[in-house]
Amino acid sequence: MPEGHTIHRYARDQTQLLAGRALRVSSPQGRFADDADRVDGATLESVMGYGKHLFYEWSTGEVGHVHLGLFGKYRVQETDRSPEPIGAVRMRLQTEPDDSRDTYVTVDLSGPTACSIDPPSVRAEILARLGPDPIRRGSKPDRMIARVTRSSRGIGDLLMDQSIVCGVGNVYRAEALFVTGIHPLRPGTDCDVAELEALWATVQGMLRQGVKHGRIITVSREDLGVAPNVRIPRGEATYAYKRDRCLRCGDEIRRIEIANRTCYYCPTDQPF
DNA sequence: GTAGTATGCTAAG
DNA sequence: TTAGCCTACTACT
Repeated sequence: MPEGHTIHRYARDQTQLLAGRALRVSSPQGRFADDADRVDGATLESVMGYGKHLFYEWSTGEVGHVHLGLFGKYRVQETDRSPEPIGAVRMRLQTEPDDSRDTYVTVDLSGPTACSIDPPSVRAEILARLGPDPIRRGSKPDRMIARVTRSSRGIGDLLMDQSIVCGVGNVYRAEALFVTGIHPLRPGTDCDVAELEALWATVQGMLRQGVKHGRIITVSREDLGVAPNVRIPRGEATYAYKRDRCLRCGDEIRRIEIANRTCYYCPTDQPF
């Protein structure tokens, strides 16, 4: 699940559900217990997404940091009673019933790579090493383009580098390069500015659509041949990613390992 | 039951 | 460059 769109979606939803309220913070699984104690009962001011990182601002002045890694997931429940944790819940955020609601809102986090309560300086350090996040309002491609055009590394490698542009993962890498018609092994120095501007706009559009839909859909309904009100099936929502054949031209999709992950591309639509 | 897979990243060698 | 880590879900036996 988690590329940048997932993180921003969580930030939006959890701000809506939890911000401005005093929360019970705990760690049913135990590994977050000491940190949880420090903010238990504090008010959550806001939840902010940046790239693949989530930051929780607490009224204590401390900042919660969550990175989902490959496996991290949230489960949100609204229930009459406090629910039993399902699976290995590292962090639980829970409202108390009050005048405006008579139910518990419970947000359970399992499987994250990072989950901690830190001074604000830790967030500053993390943000300092991230490239621009196309989902965020006012973000600009300048820094990304400058880095890419100076690098001999392949664009498929550069796109996964969170210090160059953040929030892009393996699915959006494949899909954005497909839509812009760029071969993933093309060196950054061989990409021109107009192409990279188009790539930025594509990535930005895809990620923002992802936030809106709550899932990755990069294909147009026309290309897929699906009516407007029909749900796009799982495995059908991409042009090249995890496909055997290119949705556009039918050519065989190639798979190569780039930056530790399988990169999918169409040799016909993405010439070197 | 068991194996295999996954949209990530870091630290060790 | 590789191993390791974090967990849930699916497709098989």
